[in-house]
Amino acid sequence: MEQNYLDVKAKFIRGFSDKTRLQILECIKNEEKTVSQIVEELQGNQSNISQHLACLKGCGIIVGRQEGKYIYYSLRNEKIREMLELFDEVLNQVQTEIAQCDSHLY
Amino acid sequence: MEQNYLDVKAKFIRGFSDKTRLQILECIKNEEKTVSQIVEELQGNQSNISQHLACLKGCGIIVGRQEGKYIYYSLRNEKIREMLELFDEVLNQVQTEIAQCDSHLY
DNA sequence: TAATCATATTAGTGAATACTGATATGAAAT
DNA sequence: ATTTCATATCAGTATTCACTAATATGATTA
Repeated sequence: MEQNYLDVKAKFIRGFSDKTRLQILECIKNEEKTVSQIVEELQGNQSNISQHLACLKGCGIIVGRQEGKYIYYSLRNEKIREMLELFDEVLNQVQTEIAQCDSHLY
Repeated sequence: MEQNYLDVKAKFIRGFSDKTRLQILECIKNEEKTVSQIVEELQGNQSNISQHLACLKGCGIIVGRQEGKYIYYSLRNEKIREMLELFDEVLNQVQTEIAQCDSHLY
């Protein structure tokens, strides 16, 4: 396993590891949206959202398509959607396991 | 989508988003290992590795099992292994797409 | 019981990252 | 051509995070 590959992989995954970015991804999960739509839906700061979009784009997680003065962002591909779903699945399973484990303490 | 859930989800994913932690996960992917085995294989600092193990454990990604003075760490379950594999799969696909896209510039 | 070994925790530091407000770019409308 | 609108970028600050060295805990061995 190359040292460098793990750096790239870590950076890629870090794209998903922030609340605001997860909100953005949820927001555009099913349909492309413009920056202003996203800003409004998340009640966020334009600059902040824009920077997170740049991050997600840089990680290869989303793509942007310009149409006039608007830029529409969407998930890069189906695999990304699968990832998002697997996150939920795995997290739920883990939380269930932990909950069961906790209950043994009583 | 609850605000709080996204925080938990982000924290969970952040567990995977560091090179050292990815190295640890690779290291114990196929068999449980003790802390000292991991430290040696990664040529790492004991304190540092220990803190990363605590992080991974706190995220619910790995579990530890004590046997005498040793603690054996392993992936929590099969789903986690699946996640690791999906990361590679998706990242490779993204990189391929980006490479193809770049080639259009010439 | 004392010494040793494996692991965890703490404190301190530096680097990376998220956020905000202000400004810049570039496209569309007037 | 000027103004307006959508988005990006920049500069500064605060927070989070990874790392190291030192110390603590807790189990085993002598």
